[in-house]
Amino acid sequence: MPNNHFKKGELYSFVTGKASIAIARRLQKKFNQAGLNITIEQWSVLYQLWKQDGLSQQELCRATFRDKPSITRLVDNLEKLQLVRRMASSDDRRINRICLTKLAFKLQEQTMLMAEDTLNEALETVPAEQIEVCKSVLQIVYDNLNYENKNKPR
Amino acid sequence: MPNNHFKKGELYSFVTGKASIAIARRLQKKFNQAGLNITIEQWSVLYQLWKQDGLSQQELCRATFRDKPSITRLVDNLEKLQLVRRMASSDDRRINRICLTKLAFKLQEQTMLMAEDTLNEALETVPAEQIEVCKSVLQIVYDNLNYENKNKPR
DNA sequence: TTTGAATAGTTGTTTAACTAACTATATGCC
DNA sequence: GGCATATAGTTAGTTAAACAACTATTCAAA
Repeated sequence: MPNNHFKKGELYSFVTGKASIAIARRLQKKFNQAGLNITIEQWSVLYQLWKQDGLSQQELCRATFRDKPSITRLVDNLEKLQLVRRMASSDDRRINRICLTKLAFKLQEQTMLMAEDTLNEALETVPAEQIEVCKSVLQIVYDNLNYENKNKPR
Repeated sequence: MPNNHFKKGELYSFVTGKASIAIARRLQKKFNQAGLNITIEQWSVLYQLWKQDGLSQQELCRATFRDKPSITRLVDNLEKLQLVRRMASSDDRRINRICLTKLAFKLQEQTMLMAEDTLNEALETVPAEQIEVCKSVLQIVYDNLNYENKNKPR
């Protein structure tokens, strides 16, 4: 049963996600100022590959909450920038393993610091326990709405 | 002074705003299923005009956190759909007042119900006080990062 | 072994975001 | 009045997201 505690006037900022837009824009600005020629979306793919190199495109879909065409184009653009390479898998020839280049590994430390700075700026003055509450609420929202899409991450 | 309580592994979901993406996708799906031929972005502009009709494009920029070109195109597309009309202001001929059509007023009740349903689905099982904390944290994040842009909403 | 379904990935099309460069109108100062 | 500056909006170009339709490979069952 819905818990109807939401008022119309408050809908907007939740739907638009203005806070995450602000974070993304600030981080993008830091990239630009540092002369880094990558987008936030490209960075979000690299971020997953830094955690684990050689993911398939399908695995990148799940990890980044994007659909297959989006990942195809992002990998296209990352390949153009010489940051990743598609390596055909020998076990299963349908699969491309996406592998980081040396250039991409060099980006990791620099951009991670920028991302951490951005989050620290965003969360200055916010008590740690409130951040925990916020994180768990956002996770629940995501889980509540995405359950049906789990196996076809569109 | 930054309060360094953020760990690398947690960066991603904040930056991407996956929760608001999930909300937007669910709401878009409801629009599609109801045969409504509008996008979430278009709806977010209509939402502001339902609150106050006749806003200028500049005011829509501030209200929806978008830049001027984005609003130009959204208004273009809303005009094509016969949902708004640009009315040249007589006081200041630089300004377009964006006015809702009868068709747009008809959409209001239906889509607002869908938006409320979506939020209720998203926030089922979340206690009201946690929602309040989350809202305030997201507002602080936005304010922390957008202060410098207040007068040029890019 | 062949057929049909599922999976991995690509392509085409529309809508939108961001930047930069642009036009037109208004305002303020000399 | 004339000129610089600010403001409102548009246009052009690149990147990305969502959806539908497509190809190629794998796998399972008759």
